[in-house]
Amino acid sequence: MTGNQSDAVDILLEQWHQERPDLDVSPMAIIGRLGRCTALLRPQLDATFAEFNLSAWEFDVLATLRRSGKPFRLTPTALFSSMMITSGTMTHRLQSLENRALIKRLPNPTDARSMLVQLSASGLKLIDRAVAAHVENERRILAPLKASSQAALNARLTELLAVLEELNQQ
Amino acid sequence: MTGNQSDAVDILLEQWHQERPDLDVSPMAIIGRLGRCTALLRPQLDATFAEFNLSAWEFDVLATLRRSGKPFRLTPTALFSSMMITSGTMTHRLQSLENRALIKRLPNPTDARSMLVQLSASGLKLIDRAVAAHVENERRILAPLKASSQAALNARLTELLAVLEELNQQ
DNA sequence: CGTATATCAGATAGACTGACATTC
DNA sequence: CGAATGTCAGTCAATCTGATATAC
Repeated sequence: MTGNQSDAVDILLEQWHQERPDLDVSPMAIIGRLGRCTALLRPQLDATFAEFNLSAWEFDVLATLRRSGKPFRLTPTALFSSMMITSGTMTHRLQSLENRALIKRLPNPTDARSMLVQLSASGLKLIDRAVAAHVENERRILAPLKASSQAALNARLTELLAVLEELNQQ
Repeated sequence: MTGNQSDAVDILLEQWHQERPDLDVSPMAIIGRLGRCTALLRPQLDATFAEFNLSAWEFDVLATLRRSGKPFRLTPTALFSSMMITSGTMTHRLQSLENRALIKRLPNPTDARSMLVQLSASGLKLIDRAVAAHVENERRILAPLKASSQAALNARLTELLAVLEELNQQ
């Protein structure tokens, strides 16, 4: 019979229950599993990025430009604001991507303080292939879950995300 | 009416749908929300750790020793193996915790190659307080979700975790 | 002898801070 | 003038790698 084994988080909960019976550690189940899922997911996703010589953050920048639509241009401020990093970090990222000729930096005609970051032709080609592989990879990872399980998981994560967005903007 | 707003991931899905109608990007919903939940969760958890002058990895090491039970002792190898980090990284972590007198390093009587890392009295006191605050913090974060939602989320994350554990050990 | 344990020095990748010039 | 934009130099915390000594 499968599906009844305890996982790493069950063991952790049991240990805490033994050691600190005064605490109700049940919230650790959700948050512990969330963290562990993310940790196990990372190398699975990175492997696909690596096939395109991309790291996760490189993929993120290129994908953000790509999904913004033609002409695949955003300001550095728009980019770093949507990614929870500082402007200095974004400058560093853009230098690296520009050195690889995946993006170009253009002057912003409507604001001389500002720049426009744009996907280069090769950057566009690369991210279009990488995104297709990435979403296929995600599909492969989730495939063992039944469609109904996936739908339920997505619905519950949507609820949790709403709670967390609320918490983090207050 | 609340609960029908689209979140950041819905917008991302919609952008991809516009730009790449050839791709079925639905797997991005689950994996995107998972990543975003984890990202928003981090500062919420770190804030509580910081109240005890701990970072997340410091909390992890101390909590792992604590929940292993009396006498709160593990070898460095046991510690780094359970945490997906290298031995050199663990050496560095332990030095830092030893400098703060939160742990001690004892010779291992049954194996002279080995060491035993043990919580100090002050380390034990600290982690016992920090764990209580941490689990309370987790409870606060999840509180807006109904008990039935939490149970469903936990059940689905358990399924996903099993899939990911399977993938990562093959 | 070959393997396991822990440590160390050095390198690395990624991020942040604070100062700055420029422009609005 | 005060605020916003992007860049830069310098720093930092955390990690890994590879070499090493010791003991199994």
